[in-house]
Amino acid sequence: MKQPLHEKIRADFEARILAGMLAPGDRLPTEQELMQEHGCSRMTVNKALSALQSAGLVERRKKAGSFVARPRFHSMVLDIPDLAVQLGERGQRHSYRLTRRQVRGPIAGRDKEAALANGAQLLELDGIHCADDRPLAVEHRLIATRAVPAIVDGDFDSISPGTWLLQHVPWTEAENRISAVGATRGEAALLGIVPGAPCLCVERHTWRGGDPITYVRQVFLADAYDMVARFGPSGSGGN
Amino acid sequence: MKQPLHEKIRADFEARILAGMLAPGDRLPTEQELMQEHGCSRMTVNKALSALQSAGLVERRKKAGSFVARPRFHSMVLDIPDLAVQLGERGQRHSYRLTRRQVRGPIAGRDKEAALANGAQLLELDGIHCADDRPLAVEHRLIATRAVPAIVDGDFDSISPGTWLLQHVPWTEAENRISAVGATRGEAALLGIVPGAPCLCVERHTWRGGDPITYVRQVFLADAYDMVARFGPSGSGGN
DNA sequence: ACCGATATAATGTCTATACATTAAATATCG
DNA sequence: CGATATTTAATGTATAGACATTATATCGGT
Repeated sequence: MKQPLHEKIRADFEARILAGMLAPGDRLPTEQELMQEHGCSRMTVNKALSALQSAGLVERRKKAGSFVARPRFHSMVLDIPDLAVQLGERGQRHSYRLTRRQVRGPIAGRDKEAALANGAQLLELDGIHCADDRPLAVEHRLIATRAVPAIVDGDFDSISPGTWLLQHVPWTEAENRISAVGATRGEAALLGIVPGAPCLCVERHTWRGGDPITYVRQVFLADAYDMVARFGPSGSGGN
Repeated sequence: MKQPLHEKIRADFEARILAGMLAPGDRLPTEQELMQEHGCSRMTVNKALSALQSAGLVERRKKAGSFVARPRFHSMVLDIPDLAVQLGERGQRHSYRLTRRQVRGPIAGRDKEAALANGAQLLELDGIHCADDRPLAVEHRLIATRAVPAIVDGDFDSISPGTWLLQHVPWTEAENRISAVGATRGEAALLGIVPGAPCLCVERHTWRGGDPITYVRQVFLADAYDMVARFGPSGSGGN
C-alpha cells in the first residue's frame, strides 16, 4: 500500500458510486463501522468522507448518516485557455495583428460600456488572430483603464492583449457567452469568407474582485476552431 | 464567530489570494506560525491549508512550505443542463417531438458508430425541441443499447431522450464539442430558417465507467439559445 | 569545487480523545 | 391523539501528540 488510507477509502467509495454499485440515496456505513472495518481511527474515515462530500459525491447529515448524493446538475470543466498557448499545443504558430487602437470614453447609451469603464476611459483594441499566418479569428476588445492603468502603454502590435492580460491581470470572475453568428461584412473580409457565413462567437466579460476588467468578442472561422470540453472523474486532489 | 476556525483561516487566505494581496509564488506562513497566530492546533491549520491546496489556490511542498499557486489554466464551470429544466427556469414550456426512431447496427465505415455500439445495436432517435411551441433545436441521437437495454422500451414521443437518460443513466465522462455550422436543408426546414443560416452545434459523447452511452448532435436556432458559462470564486464546500 | 552523507525543517499521515451540534427517535404530558 | 420535551445516534470540530516522508541545507572529504 503506497497510498494513504484515507485516500484508499475515498477512492473505493468514489469508484463504487461512479460504477453505479451505490445508487443515489443509498446509505453508506457510519464512521464507527468504517473505522472498525479498516482498523483505523475516526479522523481517518472522517477525512475520506469529508473529501467525498466536498467533491459532491456524498451528502452527510447529522444523526442520519452519509448518503450517496443525487447527482446535482452535471457541470463540466471547460478550459478556455489563451489562444496562443492552445495553438502552440497543436504545433501551430500564433500571431496577432492589431487593426485598431484608441482610448475613448464609453459610447452614450451603451450601458455595458459605461459599466465597464466605471467612470474612467476605455482602451479599445481590435485585431486579428492567425494560426500559421491563416486568419483564425477577429477580436474586438474593450479594457477598463481604471482596472489596468498600465495597459495604455502596452505594445500590442504583435502580442495579443489577451495573453498580456492573462499574465498581468488574472481575473477572478468571468462570464462567457457562446453563440453562432453570421459574419459581418468587415469580419468576412478579414477572415476571407463570405458575409453571413456561420462563425462561432465567444463573448467574455471578466472581473477581478468585482471590478470589471475587460470585454472581448471573438469571432472564429468555423471549421478552424471548435471548443472542446471534456469531463471525467475528478482527478483526486492528491498529495 | 459562527464559522469554524479552519474555515475562517481558509476563507481569509482565499480572499487575500483572489484580491491579489498575495501573488503567485508568495510564501505563506508555516503551519507552526499559523497555529501560534490563531492559537490553535496544527491539525486545524492543516485542514485549512489542505482545503486551499485541493482548491488549487496554494501549492505545498515539504520542507519548503506553502506557496500561492500560479494560476493553472483558468478553467471554468460550464453548466450543460437538461434543456427542459433550463427552459423551465426561464418560464418557457419545453416540448419534444420525435421524428425518427429505429434500432440498427452501426453503419459500415463509421468507426465512431461502431465504437458506440460496442458490438450491439444502436437506437437512433431524431427529434425536435421546442420552447413554447416554437422550434428551438433539432437533435440527432444514437444510444448504445448495450449500455442501456431499457431504452428500447422508452416512450419518447413527447419526453426528450436526454431527460430520460439523465434520470436513468447519469454519465461519468463526457466530451462536448461546440461549433458553428450552417443549417442543412433538412434542419432549416424543421427550424423554419433558410439553409446555410448560422446555428450553434453541440456534439456530445458520454460514457459511464468507460462504456459509451450516447452520442448526440443538437443544432440550435441562433439567437434563441446561447451557452453561458460563469466562473467565480469557488463556493466553499461548506458544512 | 565537487560529490556524498547527514541533519533539518517543513508537510503528510494517523491516533486517541473530547466536546459541540444537530436531527431523528422516543418519551412524556395535557 | 397531539404537541412538547428529552434522549440519542450520528456527524462537526478541535486538541496534543507521534512518526513518516521528503526536499532542502549543511558539513566533510577528496
